[in-house]
Amino acid sequence: MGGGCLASRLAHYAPLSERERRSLGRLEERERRFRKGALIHRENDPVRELYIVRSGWLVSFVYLGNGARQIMRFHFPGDIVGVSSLAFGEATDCLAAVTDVDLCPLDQDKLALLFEEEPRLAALIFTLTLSERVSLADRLASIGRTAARARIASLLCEFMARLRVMEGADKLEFTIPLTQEDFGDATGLTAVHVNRMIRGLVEDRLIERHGSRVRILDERRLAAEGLFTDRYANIDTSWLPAAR
Amino acid sequence: MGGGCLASRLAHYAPLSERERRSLGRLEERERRFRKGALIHRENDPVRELYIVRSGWLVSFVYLGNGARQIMRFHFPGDIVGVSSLAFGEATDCLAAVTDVDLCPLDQDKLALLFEEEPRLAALIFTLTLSERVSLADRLASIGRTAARARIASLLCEFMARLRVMEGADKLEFTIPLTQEDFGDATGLTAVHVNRMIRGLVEDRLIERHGSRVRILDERRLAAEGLFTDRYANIDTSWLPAAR
DNA sequence: CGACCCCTTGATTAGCCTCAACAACCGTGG
DNA sequence: CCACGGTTGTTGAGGCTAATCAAGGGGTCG
Repeated sequence: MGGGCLASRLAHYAPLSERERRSLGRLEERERRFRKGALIHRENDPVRELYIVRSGWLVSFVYLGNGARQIMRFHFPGDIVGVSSLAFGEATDCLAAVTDVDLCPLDQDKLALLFEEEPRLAALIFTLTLSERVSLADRLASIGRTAARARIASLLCEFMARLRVMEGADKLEFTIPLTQEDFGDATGLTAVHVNRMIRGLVEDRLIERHGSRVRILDERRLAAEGLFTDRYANIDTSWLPAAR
Repeated sequence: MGGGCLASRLAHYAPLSERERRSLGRLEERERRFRKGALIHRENDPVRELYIVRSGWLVSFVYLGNGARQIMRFHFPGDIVGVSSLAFGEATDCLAAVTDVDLCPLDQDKLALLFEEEPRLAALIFTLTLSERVSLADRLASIGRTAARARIASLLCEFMARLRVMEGADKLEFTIPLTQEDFGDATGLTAVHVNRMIRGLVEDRLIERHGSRVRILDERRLAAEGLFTDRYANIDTSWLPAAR
């Protein structure tokens, strides 16, 4: 995904003009690499840049005053991370590398420039963060109002739906580089209970698992159990202003 | 709050130019009133407009396949609602009036125009929706990783913090026009358990309650128990592009 | 080889849900 | 003005889901 993985992500949703591609390309000039497990920033760290994910998995999370951890979101290639820090000038959550990752740092100033010079791209990025908010809302509903097994099913479905946007629609098997504790911190469960739920899904032949390799056997049933609605396949770009 | 309650909300965060105020004023020309309990739109309804809340309380929520309801957010005067529908062309949640409300409908096209002509305002609105995403994330952590009593405490703190932005910082007593079932649907609890928790808070003299009138007796302790961090007092606008 | 992390499984506990009944309140119509 | 039904709040008893506690196994890395 060289030469603009943000561009290729955005192009999934709306055709881009040559000029827009060039503008986006300029955002991704630098590149930074982090090792698996690296902590990129902590909550409340001052932050003056965003990152575009080029490769690898990231996770953002908070530690609560009671010592517990809540994972907000996993970030995949093509995602923009650290956006919410814009609103506060400091990180609202911790950001860590789940695997080795390549990131393109992107100054907040450059985003401001994009708002001035490329309103259509700004609106598109705005739309993208809206769809992330919706999926956060879906997770809220999942955690707030569904049982443990459904939460796991739903999380698996989300991974699949999101990875497909960048990697192709026929994907049924993928590597999830997470511990069961990570699953728990994302779904509001303990690692022990996550383990039992996953084994249940395997036993009922909804999924197969070999180490961190997961294959979906019955996608329909998995989505039904997780009460999952796919928010990633399409987003609406018809409202966007015209390209410049 | 006549003549632009969006303008007065935004002015809380950043000074606005005359030109910007006029632009915003044009967004709020019309006004629509809904009765308490009215359903403004359902999930999946096609939606071509946003609303700026002028007065009253709104609630957005989803019904899950298992019959349960999850409340995503309560909306107060100065809020912009229905924004996430932008990303999908249809409503991602149901929107209902908790009290009688006045709304200013706002065509999506007009927002597109704002992106083209007032990049600074667009960026400011963008920032505002980011801060909403952060508070959604806070609620996720609250529901995912804290006990029932903490969730209620945190929700009360959030109401107070948000109402203060528009109504003044010294406010300690306010009317919450919600049923205990609403509290439950927002926090992932049953109405019965909400009742017990609220009574616990009253008994421990953290709050006082007479009908729907609530007074905070020990704000510090309430925030501590709810693991609440105030995201509403300030947002960072230093990254915004210059005014036109 | 040992240390550590992660997964797995069992036994017990506890927090919250469910069910049920009743009281208080509210708006409505007689 | 009161009677009424419906909604909301309150309280108790019992049950179930998921947490906690605990112990062992497998894999990996130094």
